Amino acid sequence: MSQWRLCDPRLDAHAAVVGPCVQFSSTRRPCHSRLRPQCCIPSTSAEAPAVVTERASGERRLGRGGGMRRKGAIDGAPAVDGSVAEEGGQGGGPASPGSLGYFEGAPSDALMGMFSSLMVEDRLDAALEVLRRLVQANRLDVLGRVRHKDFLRRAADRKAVKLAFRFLQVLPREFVDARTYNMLVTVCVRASNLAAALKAADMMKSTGLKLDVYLYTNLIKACSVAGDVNTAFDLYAELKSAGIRPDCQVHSVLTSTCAQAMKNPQLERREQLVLLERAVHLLEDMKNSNLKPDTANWNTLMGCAAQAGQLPRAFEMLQSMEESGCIPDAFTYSVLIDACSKANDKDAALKVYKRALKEGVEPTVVLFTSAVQACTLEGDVNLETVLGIYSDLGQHGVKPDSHFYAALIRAAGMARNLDLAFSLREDMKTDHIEASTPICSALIGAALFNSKLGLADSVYQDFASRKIFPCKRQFNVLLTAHARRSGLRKVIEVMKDFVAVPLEPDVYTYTAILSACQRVDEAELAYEIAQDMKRHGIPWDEGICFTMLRICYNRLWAIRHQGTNSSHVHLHPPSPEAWKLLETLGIQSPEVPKSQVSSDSCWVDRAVSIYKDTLSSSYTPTIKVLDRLFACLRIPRSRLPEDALTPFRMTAHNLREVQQLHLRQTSNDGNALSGASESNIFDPRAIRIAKEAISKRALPQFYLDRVCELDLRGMPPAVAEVYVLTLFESLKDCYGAAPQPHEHPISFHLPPYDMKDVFSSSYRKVECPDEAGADIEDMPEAEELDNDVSIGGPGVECTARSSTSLIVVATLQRLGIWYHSDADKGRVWVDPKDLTRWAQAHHRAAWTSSTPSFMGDRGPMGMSIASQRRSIRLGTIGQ
DNA sequence: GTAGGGTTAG
Repeated sequence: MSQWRLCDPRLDAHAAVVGPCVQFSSTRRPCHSRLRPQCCIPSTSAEAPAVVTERASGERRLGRGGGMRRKGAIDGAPAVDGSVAEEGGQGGGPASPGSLGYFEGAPSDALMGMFSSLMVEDRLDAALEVLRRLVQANRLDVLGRVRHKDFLRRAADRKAVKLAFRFLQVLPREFVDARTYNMLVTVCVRASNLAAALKAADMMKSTGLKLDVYLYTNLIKACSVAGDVNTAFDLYAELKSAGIRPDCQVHSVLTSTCAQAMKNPQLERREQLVLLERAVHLLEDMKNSNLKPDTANWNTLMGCAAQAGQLPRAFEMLQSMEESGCIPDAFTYSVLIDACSKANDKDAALKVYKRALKEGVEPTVVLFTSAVQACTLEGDVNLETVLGIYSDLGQHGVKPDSHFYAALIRAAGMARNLDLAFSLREDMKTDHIEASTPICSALIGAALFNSKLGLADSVYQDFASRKIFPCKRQFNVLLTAHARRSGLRKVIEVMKDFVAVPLEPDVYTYTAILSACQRVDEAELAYEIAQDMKRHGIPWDEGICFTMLRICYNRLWAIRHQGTNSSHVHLHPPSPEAWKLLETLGIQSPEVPKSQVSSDSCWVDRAVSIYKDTLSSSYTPTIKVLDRLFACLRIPRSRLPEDALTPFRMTAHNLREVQQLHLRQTSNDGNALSGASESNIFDPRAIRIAKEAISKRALPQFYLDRVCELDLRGMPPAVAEVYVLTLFESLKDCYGAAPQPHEHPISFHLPPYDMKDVFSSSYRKVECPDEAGADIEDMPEAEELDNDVSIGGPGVECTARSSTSLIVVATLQRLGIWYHSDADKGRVWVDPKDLTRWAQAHHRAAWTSSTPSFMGDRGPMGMSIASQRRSIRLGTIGQ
């Protein structure tokens, strides 16, 4: 028995190494006793560098009270520094507990106790130092007894990859085997660090140890966490080629990797289905190697079907599973409930839940959580059902957790019962569930769902004061709400916390920020931030593209409507808030603005490049985006000769002006002329973009070699206009290539309209700035456009519905095309003979003169404008 | 007293 063991041996051992700590529980008191001078070893900086390293590596202590312990650790740094050991060894007395002599002479139990105490204290740095000492002192007897699991589990909890690696490096090789390496890989998995996991495997190989099925399982798990399905399958192949027999567990991890990878929102549908098939194939693989899939195998496979949105397939798998004699468990039912939820089938989800209870599976809290989540699928949440599940949970003796409460709070919020949502906090207290990120997110979500931004903000402040923040998604929702209603200042305030958490802004974060910029007309700032997204490798999606196009459009509108003919607008200097936002986002030395002048063509070019950059990330444009883009590309009325806009009055003189305008606008575009047309009041790039959109199926395909019926009812006016222009441009090209009579009519299906309005300047009404208060969600969807949604500014009686029709008719008139119409039915059509005449006239004009004669005072058929107009009217009346 | 790896979650 050691001479200094005067009281609790564990306490003594602890104190001997770490010195007095500031934090002690009632049973563990600091040992300052003068009777035990060996306890009061001098503080050295032995651990301090380790602390710094650990912090620098980004590994954070996650355990409760970690901060306090850390403080204690610094105050009472262990005396395991070499120099101290030398001093302690001098004087001939008993070796000091910090000295090498002590490590050489102390009983094995005492040294083990010292190590164990440090484990209890979660002081991994100090424990590593002790290990180093043990190695120096050649205490193989103690080293052979060190529990690797104790250290590495704690390292995993703290995601402390570097510490875990150091642990393996310190331990003599003879004490390290595959199991230790496997636990090292577990630490990497917990830290989501695939590279480190693979490095651990390499390290293991280099020491001559062979990877086994456990290690491969864990490595594949690391791939799963990292979403790297290809490396996972490579490892699986490597395992088989190494002659290792795979088992059920490695298969379930691999299957789960497929399911995890399917969650990647960037993944195309086709790729998702390929992953599902790969997972199904694994089941075959198992059968071929005489492995009987177990419940976990089936569960993960069903998870894949669920992720792929194949609910019937998931149920088929359940049937196969049961037929094979596998008994479904709580996992099975949770997966199926989630599968139903993904398929938006609440009733099916609740049926599965009831079945799970009836079958009497050992319930888990996740089962009940999934059931509550299923209840929130539809807008009208049935609180009775939700509370029934809450009561089921209690009756089954399952302890709720924070995810379960978060689901309840969300459900109550969606049922518009905020009192219930917030009163659940009391239940949480009873269940000793601490405030956490899911709870914070759920409360903020519930408040925002009920349009209570003030309440959401106060919840946010309350949690933030305790250093608890919502999850990224909820952060984004809150930012979006602030962007809409609170302005840039609040967005900046929240973003400061966001980056401090730290969280990486994603595309939704940027969408909210840009939308805030749009509202306060910070176009240059928005453009700078959007460029920063690119630098961060975040591709522009629909939302970003739409918001940026609105910003471009509004800037163009401002430039074009400032009352002069200038195509430039003078900018105000960037606001202090703008600088603050850039600083928060870490955008360094922004070039905002490069000049104090912003030009029309600059914003048109930006609109086009934003659209093109978005397209490059395999994005199919939507009508909404095309609408904003074409609005940017429309040459402003104020910049066109007045006559050019009036049907039948476009003169050769005006025409030239329009063409010159095109040239000016697209002087930096080599193909400027190819798209320019006398009939085009759009930037020539509009037609090329429309053609590309048609080839991408974003706009309907048209045919010139058969009857062509086009339904334009869902198109906003600008899109319809460009679309019609594109159609006739193609017709012209087609005829030019092989002059032949057209045999088939072209007909348009449009919203009903009033003939009276056709000759008023209808399209002027679509030229108005995007409202500051409008947002992407506020924009009418294509199908909604049928419902007379007002798109004009205040006092403008203009509906999307009729303006689309009017603009199509006006475009035909401007082109000089003879059409027939039935306004009440929304039908407009052009006969084949008129198509041929129009194309012939164009063809002739193109050959004879650069100034087409038919656009003069006489119509394409040599008919006077007045008589042509009459014919059109007659055609209408005749229906 | 070196003792490993699996499936769910807004």
